[in-house]
Amino acid sequence: MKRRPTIIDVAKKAGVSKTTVSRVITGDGANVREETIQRVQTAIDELGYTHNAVASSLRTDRTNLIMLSIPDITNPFWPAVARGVQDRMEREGYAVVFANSDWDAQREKMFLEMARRNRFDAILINPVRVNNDELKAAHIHTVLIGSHEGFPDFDIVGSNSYGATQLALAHLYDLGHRRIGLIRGERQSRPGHSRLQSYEDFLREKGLVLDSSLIVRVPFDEMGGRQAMEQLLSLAEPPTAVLAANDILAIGALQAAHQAGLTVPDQLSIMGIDDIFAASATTPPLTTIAKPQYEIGRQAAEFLLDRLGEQATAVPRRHLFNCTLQQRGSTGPPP
Amino acid sequence: MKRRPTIIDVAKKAGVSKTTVSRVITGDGANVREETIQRVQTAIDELGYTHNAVASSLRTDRTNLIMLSIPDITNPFWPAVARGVQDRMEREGYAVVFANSDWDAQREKMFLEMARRNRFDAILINPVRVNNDELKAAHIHTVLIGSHEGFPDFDIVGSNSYGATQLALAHLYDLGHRRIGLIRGERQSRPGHSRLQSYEDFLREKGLVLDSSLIVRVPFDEMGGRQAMEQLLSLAEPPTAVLAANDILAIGALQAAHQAGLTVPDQLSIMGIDDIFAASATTPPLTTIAKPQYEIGRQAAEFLLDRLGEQATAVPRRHLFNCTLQQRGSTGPPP
DNA sequence: TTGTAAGCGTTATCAT
DNA sequence: ATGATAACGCTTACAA
Repeated sequence: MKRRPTIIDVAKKAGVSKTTVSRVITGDGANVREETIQRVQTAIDELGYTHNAVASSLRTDRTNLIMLSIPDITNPFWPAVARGVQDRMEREGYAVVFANSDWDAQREKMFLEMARRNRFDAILINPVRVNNDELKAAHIHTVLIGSHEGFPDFDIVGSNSYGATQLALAHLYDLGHRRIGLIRGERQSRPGHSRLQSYEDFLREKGLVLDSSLIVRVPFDEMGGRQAMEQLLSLAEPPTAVLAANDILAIGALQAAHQAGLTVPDQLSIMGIDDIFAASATTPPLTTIAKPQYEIGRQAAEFLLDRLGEQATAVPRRHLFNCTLQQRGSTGPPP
Repeated sequence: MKRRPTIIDVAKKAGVSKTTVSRVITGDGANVREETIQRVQTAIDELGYTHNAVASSLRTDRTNLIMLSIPDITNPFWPAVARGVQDRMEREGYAVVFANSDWDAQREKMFLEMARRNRFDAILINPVRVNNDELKAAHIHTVLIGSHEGFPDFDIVGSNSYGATQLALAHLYDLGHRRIGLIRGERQSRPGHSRLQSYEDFLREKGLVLDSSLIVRVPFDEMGGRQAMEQLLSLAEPPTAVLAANDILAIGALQAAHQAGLTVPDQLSIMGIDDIFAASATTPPLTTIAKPQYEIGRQAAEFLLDRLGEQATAVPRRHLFNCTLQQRGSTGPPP
């Protein structure tokens, strides 16, 4: 019989009521004599008592648990965002755990269900397949990160994907490129769309022809980037520059270009979007569009804290960070 | 007043007792008439009832939550392991969440504390700083992944780091290399040690001189790998081959070699350990020592399930997978 | 400043 | 096959 000690055991040992013990534990020490606090504290130590957060949650209806749901934990973009989230939330006493759906819609749903049943206080999510109504039906505080189309009912923090794409294309255009390839990710449907839209708008505005063979859609990983590049290079008339929807894809594309014996940027320019850490570490270092990852995370946490506090019913807000050109070595004039 | 419906509400609506509702919910339908199940089910649907896992956990002392605690979520090695863990644990009804400590000892501790207070059923951990006694004091089912020194009280799943290093060095030695550099990670103290030990033993056995300037210790990321390589190349007499403690470091080293204008493997051989996905995607593709990542995860889950079941008190076991040489394009004879 | 007692929403025990 | 009732360990009015 080695039951875990409870506040009752502590109370007995300290010769007080469990109410007092509870007061000490919750840091509600305002109304407890200093000496009593000490007595309780030593009782806690001697018994090796651990606060049972489950019981506490049942009573308070708060768990202080936040879920960060993302599709691809291997993309360094997310850990960078997570740091911003964690630094802010942990300061307020929340713990942030990751749920990695691995681009699997069913797993995403499962995690959502889990967060709801276990009464997580909130979730931050970059959605794979889940939509506005499903999130609403979950009845859990939610802030979206990244995606910003089709979610009218939620706070959203992200970056201006449309603007980022314009920025990238303008850079390549200014260098003299007129035949620009686009590598899109297969999964992340929403921002992908806004990038495609931006691409088409840009070409139209500049009076360039829209050649659909220059647009390739591949899985959202390095391998996808390689495949896409190979496909583009096999074209009768390959592009002189390629914009990838994120840095991971761009790095894959860069590798494929190397393997094909091309010199970057002399024979081919390649750009990414995100400015993940690895972008500065490729050869040549990758020109990309920088997104303020840490800041995105911090702002998302800020929105969440509002929801968890007074502003629970405020109208949905959105904060889209502007992106900036990070010019490095992978872009130059066309050959 | 929009309280969440409870089983009591469901019971009322269905005209049964809450006990019966509970029976239906827990799938303990054995002793409930089919027709009753239906009535309860429709009541649940109509009310939009959600099971309160917190209340359930308080009663049953089980949460069905597992924590996977790792130091560096950006290393693709871990997501691969996680897949093995998840596939197995989810089948048994457990949900697995990630805790990313970012190499931060304090954060690791915080997550551990969280798992304990919230009565997570178990944790799988690749420890950063936490030691055997601290884990034991947490009184929570624990299986270690990766590290296997100094944890006598726990089940451990990992790979034979010592053997992996021997395998790698033998490969380089057989190719003719006699001056072999070693890039170690700064943080992960334990396996790093066994690699160093293995390195020293190998040199001794082969009668090679141990030149400490050939051993470099750097942060466990691509940037670290680059720095290490630069340092090794700046030596008066640089190595003809370099073994990195993992693929991330090796990839960084490869990039630095490229940047220095060296051709791999003609002028310099580079090897990694792990065989993460990206290893096959570099130029040239990386020769490395393959660890069965998914299998490691699966075996860890297997151990855990034993602990959660009958075998709770079994003597600590360890399963070290053997590693295999994955010969690709980054190694060749010395110039 | 401290204590009493009533929940929080389940599940487990024991009847029926 | 179903129900009444007592926990589970904590927080929080309300009382003293």
